[in-house]
Amino acid sequence: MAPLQPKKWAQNASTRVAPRETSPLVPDEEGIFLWRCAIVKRSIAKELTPHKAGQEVLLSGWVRKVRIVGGDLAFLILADGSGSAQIVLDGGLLDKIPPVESAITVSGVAQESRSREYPVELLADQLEVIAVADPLPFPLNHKVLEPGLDLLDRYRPLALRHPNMQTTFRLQHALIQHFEEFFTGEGFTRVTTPKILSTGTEGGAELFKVDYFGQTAYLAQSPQFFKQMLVGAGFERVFEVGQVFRAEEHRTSRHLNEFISLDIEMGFVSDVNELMTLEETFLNSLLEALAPRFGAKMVIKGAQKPMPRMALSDALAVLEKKHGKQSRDGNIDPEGERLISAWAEREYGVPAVFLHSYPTDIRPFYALAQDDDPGLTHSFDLIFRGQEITSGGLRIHNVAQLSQALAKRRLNPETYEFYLQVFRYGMPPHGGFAIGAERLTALLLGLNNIREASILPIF
RNA sequence: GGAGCUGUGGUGUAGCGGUUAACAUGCCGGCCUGUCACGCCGGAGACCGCGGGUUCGAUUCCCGUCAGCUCCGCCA
Repeated sequence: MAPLQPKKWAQNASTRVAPRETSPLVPDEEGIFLWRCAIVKRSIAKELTPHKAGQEVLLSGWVRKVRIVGGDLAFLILADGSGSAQIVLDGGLLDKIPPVESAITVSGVAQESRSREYPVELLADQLEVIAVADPLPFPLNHKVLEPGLDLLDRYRPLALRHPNMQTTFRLQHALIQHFEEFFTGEGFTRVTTPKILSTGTEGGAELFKVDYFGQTAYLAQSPQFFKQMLVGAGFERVFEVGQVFRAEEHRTSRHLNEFISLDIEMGFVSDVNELMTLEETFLNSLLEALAPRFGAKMVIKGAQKPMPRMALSDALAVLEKKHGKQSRDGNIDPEGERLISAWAEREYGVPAVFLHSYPTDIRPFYALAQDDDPGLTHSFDLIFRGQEITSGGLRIHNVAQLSQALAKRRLNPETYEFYLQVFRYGMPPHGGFAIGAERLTALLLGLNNIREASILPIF
């Protein structure tokens, strides 16, 4: 496809129009912005409100549904990026109706409607077919998408036209936007760190190898080291929204090999509770922010009560006492996560629980050990609706201690030299956490498979 | 890396050792002037994933294979 030619674009400048004066700078009651830079003649489905009645309107979009109720009368539901509108067609226009999902432009006069769903409709006097759609591989205008995920993935761009899919990714957008705004408001600076790395980071086995001009490079499995470095670099508080890559062949309903990690890291924090409080505050503000637009679709609505915090060992004790469940390796397994989450909901009325004080040997080397019990760390996971959506904690900031931790795991300090550098120049106590964006999206909406919350799951 | 389950028109499902392989939806044709899961009538569309075996006979039972799904390990 040829790139847009600047010259041509400039030549067409006369056909471009200024933003409409009437367009608000704030979103409407559903949180959707009207498009300020839309071409002047075109309206969007969302704008078809009672004040448009009687006016000439032009809409463009996709034919979502056609209901022919008589030889000379049909209703057409037209969807565009803003929503959908009902178009009334009569006379010869019926013959011009293309297959569903074709792109069309219709114009006519807006009028009040007797429809239960659309207070205002467009009585069409012109219909232009822009692009005809092939027959669909599956029904797209049903309330729920019927095909299995593999087929939906194969036809992802088409499947994404379904309102449920649209909702998922508009919610995900709102979620990420809220993350950015919340932490910006807390004094965090947004950063973007490298994803192509010359050396493995935390472990090594689960990294994707890539060829970097003949050299072996790796895709970042987390921005962990970089965000710590940037905290020490003087930004003090940083966040990142970015993809991370895990080369694990775990094909489950809650794992992706490439996912969006919502990372934060902050300096001058020496109580892990501050991190948990920060996350809890964020999550509750997120639920508040999403409720007006997505409440109807969300499994959890509105802010939650305080989320209980308990040591991992206490959680394991509860599981053993209540469910006779024995931990094999001192860690909680997925079934245990579901059980402890349900337990928290029963006991505290909130489907979330912070588990902290994980043993040192099941956390990364940089996890800060507790003073009174070096076998435990100042770390935590957040279990939300039965799934681990966050991992976080305080990190070792003393360079000698960090070198020791590396040595203990038989990791080569030379490999970590660039990471260690900042620790020699006054590294403050610090910590942070990461939230899996797709997991959170899926859990909020009650989706069965995380792939439903990944917009283009190619693999 | 390990375990289990599934594979039937485009899609979603039913079914059975011998069936014209069923239903819904989608698609095509006809009818219908206020639908909103529109309705009514008619039609096309499946060698039942693939290969082998058992059997008089396999879509059905067995083995293999491929694909998909679910779970475990690991993680967010």
